[in-house]
Amino acid sequence: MLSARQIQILNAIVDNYIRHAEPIGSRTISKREDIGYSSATIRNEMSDLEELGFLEQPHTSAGRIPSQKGYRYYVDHLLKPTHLCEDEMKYVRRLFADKYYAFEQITQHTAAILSSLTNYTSIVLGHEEILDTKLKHIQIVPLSTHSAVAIIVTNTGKVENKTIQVPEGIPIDEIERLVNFLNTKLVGLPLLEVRQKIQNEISSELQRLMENYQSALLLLEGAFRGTEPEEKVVLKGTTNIMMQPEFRDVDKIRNILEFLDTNEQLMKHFAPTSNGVRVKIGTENREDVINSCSIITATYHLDGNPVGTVGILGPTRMEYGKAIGIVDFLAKDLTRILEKLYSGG
Amino acid sequence: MLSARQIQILNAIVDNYIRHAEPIGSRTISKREDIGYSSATIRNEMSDLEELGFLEQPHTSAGRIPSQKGYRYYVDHLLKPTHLCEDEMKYVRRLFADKYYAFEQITQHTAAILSSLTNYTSIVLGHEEILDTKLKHIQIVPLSTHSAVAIIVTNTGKVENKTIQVPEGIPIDEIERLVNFLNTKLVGLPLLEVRQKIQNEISSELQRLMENYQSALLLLEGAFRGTEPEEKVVLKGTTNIMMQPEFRDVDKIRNILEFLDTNEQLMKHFAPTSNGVRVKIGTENREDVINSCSIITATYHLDGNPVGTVGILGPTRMEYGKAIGIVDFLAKDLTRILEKLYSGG
DNA sequence: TTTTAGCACTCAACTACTAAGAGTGCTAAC
DNA sequence: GTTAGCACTCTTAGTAGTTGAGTGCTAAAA
Repeated sequence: MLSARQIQILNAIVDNYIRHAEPIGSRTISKREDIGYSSATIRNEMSDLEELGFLEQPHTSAGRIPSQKGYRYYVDHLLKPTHLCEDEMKYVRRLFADKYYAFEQITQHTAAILSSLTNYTSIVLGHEEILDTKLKHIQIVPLSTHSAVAIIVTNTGKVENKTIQVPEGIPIDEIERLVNFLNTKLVGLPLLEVRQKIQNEISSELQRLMENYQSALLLLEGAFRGTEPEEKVVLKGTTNIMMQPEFRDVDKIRNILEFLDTNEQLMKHFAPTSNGVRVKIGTENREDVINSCSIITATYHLDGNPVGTVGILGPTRMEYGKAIGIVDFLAKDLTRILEKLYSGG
Repeated sequence: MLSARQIQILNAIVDNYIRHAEPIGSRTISKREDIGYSSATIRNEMSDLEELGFLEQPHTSAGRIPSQKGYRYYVDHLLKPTHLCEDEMKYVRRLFADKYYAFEQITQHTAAILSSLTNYTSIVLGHEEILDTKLKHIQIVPLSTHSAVAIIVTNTGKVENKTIQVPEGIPIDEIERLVNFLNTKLVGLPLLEVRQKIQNEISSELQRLMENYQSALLLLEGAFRGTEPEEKVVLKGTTNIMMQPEFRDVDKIRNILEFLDTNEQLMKHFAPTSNGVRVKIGTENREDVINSCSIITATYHLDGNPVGTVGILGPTRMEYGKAIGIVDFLAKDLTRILEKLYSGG
């Protein structure tokens, strides 16, 4: 539907605006060596492109800037994703080489890399899909007569710990017996199942095993409460947004940072859904505070199942080509690392 | 050295400026009902106070604002620390009542309370003084043939965990034996000593106990590396600073937020030193980025020993009275809670 | 039919100037 | 010692005028 020339011009405008953050006039475009038309011709095409909704004008005597639809077209049809250069690849690989990290450290590192390579705010979600997380070990360590730490280790290397209150009438050696019993019964099961078993089977078996099984059950409930699949959010480079000329406004920045602080909000935008890289531009994010931002996400996997999301948040005027390349690469690399560390483990 | 009237005027100016963030003129002061002098008299006194270095003038035809020396005098001599009102006390107490939290959660909560009560940025340092942290339990859980999770629990309820690489040639049941051996030998000792013992005694005993004790030692070193007393920094309300009229500048804000992101920097300013509340105003902080900020800190304790610091960072134009009251209260309350939970434990 | 040169028009951004207002410092009178 | 009065300073807000980038339209050229 767009003519070849229109596409060429749209591409030039988006490119230019992404680089310089300023409206582009017809003369600027006509002067580019890859375009052999006069400013008047460009002007006509620009007028058409605006009518079609791909461009907009801040005011009459200004140049044009891409509209959201313009960015969308650019991302869908014109973009050539940039691959990481040698140095960048090395930089990423070096950070993960030779070392065995816990899941959380990996996400931390990934977020740091992502924001330093892109200069946008990076977000990594450790969405530990409970179906694939199996109990590896459980431990209850008494601290004093009335408090203890419950520790739950999963096959993904995640360690959950919780300080819990010890109900009256459970002596310390009873706890040890309880823990041994649990480890023989529950290790290897998915966490979801573990919680169910405690409610049913374990409950009755416990009755035979221990005197005050009521209290013991209370203890266990405390230990597992709040271990429901909690998604850890890692944010890095939040100050990067302030470098963008379109965010030189304190209130805009405050709104965005406050938005980033409320994890629940972020979840929605970063839920792992489909494969590949997703790009959400402006109001596609359905959130007023970030309607002049774009979000690029990709899902990473373990044993073929989605585990979490990596992504970046930047202005709609984003270097999409480079950003998509980097997010894609990191999601894949993260999958590779997880497979290596935890697959089948 | 300052006359009663000068003190009265200085007090009025600092008070006023803290409230309204605008230079105060002689007429404004003379109109206050507690001051019975004409603007001309005030003017003379203000001129003297400026000469003495307590006030400064943004420009000739503006009013006066307190200088750093002025704030210092105000804090040292004029201030009446505000006590928390009933509602605030209840708010704090309710959050900590009836629940047993792990050390980290407590610091998180404290920071949240601090920033919401003061509307400044709050910082809580979990300075776990190693001398008082004793090993409560150690556990190594194998994840796969070549990776494992090492878990160290201390008497303060802190759980450190680390994913480590398992050297070649250590079968799983050997690890179990190793852990049991360590628990009998090391539990109850201060962490510092634990690390020394592994280097010396344990090393030789291990030699008798296990075949490839070399590898086992490697494993242990991996587990304890990086468990050196690491101070966790909890920050809340970082966006509060943007509400202050003197920080409506994106670059200033970026600098401050970047400063807050580098934990190492913060440590210096929050090292627990003396007792009581400390107030550092402007350049007293010896750090360019925050030379228009003040920091108020107080140290909290366990068994009489300093454990960490709570504090806030705000503009030099800070509500010192209220802020000092709140920081003081929270440091004391935190001490109270820690004693209750972990003392002697 | 497509492209381009030319021209009138628009509008933000910058500059220069003015007026208003808040506040000071000094002097002289109380 | 205190205060009224006044000239002076300096910021802020507002108003014109100017500039320049950019457009839209028309008519001529290709």
